[in-house]
Amino acid sequence: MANQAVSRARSSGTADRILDAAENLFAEKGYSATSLGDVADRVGIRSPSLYNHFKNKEALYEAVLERLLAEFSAPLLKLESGPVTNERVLFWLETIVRQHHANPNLARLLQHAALSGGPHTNELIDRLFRPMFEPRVKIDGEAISLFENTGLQPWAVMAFNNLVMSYVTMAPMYRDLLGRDPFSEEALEMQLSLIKTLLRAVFEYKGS
Amino acid sequence: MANQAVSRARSSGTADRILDAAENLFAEKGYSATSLGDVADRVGIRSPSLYNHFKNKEALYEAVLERLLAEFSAPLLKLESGPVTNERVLFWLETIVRQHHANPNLARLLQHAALSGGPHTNELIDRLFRPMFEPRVKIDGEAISLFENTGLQPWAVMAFNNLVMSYVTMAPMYRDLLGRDPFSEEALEMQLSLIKTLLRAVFEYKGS
DNA sequence: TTGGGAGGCGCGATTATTCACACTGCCTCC
DNA sequence: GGAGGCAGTGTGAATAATCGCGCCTCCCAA
Repeated sequence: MANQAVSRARSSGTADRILDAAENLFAEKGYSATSLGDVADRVGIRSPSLYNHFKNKEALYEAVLERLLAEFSAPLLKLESGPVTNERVLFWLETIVRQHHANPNLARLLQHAALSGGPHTNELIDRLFRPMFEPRVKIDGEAISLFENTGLQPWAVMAFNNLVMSYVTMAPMYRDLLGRDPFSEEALEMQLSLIKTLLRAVFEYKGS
Repeated sequence: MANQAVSRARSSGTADRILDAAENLFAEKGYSATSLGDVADRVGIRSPSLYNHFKNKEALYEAVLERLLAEFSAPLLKLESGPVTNERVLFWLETIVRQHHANPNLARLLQHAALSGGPHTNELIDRLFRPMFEPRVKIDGEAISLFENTGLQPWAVMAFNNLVMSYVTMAPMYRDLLGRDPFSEEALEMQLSLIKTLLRAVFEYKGS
């Protein structure tokens, strides 16, 4: 599977280069199947040198997660900062789709975690998804959960997250079958168009 | 992640018990992270004894795939045996959803393959999905691809496969968040209802 | 009696991790 | 300004655990 590797232009410090390599490898192979030797090879150093920057394999994994979580938490915070209208949910969804296209590694890591577990899986899930389902205190003091007043059921929220993330985790598989690159610009627009159509269908779906 | 393990009532021969254990482990951890020691432990034998039944790890993996492919190929063959109308596609989709609920292992294995590769990945993809996209020769000799005359674009076919399979691969993650068992009977009905609604939306979507 | 299927033993490779050591740049003190 | 210390970063070697897998032995049922 030729999964695209994300190449960041971040600061060129060794620690960051290790994080980049580890992120791509963890996302591709999962936690336990990723060897520190592989990570070190990609950085161009020997594996004991990794220990100058991270306490151990698990700490490296944590650091990778932390960086990704920070990157991907922004859009939801932005959505939460205002009224949750249909249009703003639509905009939020589009932002997320673009974000996962730009860096598929969070989706891949999360999929590995959902399948096999691994360190800090529960924490990862909580920090990513709890805010979407948890009742929050609004300005008027009334506790509501996000999306509730758009008519979206938690089921649908889940389904759309799956749709967005599985595009990233499964699409490479369809490369040959579809005859085009799932990470191309046209493919992105196609997916956005399809997802928006579906979302509008769900806005009118009152469940069960 | 407490992924449900499929327990089959198949013939109680050692080879079958090995296949059952291996299927669950490969589905959970993926090919390389699954150790033959784990498989043997579940069967209740020592790992060298596995070699009395399978040539090596890869052959065991092949056998697991083969059994799953046989199990999951049936519905599509049935759909192909008649005219591809909207109603029959709907029925086919429902069958597939129920099938993945009953045994989530194929979806999980496929997801691992899509993420990390592994032996025979291309063959696996081909045998599962090629029939859906490949032009076939119909009775009147005209070459059409399945679904073409329902207005479904390959994109949508892909999206729905993702939706069905990612429910199985990701749902365990939502167990706490949703507050109910994603593999319960009610959850299955809920997912079917949502998916059918979406499919009807797609039937009217002509894509851009 | 025979042979399929189980276990014991162990080789060679890989893994995460530790350790002793070398080099580099920088600060400080004589 | 040179000497010395020190923190940071790299290396190769070594260790203990685990892995896939081959070899050989033993047992039990047909």
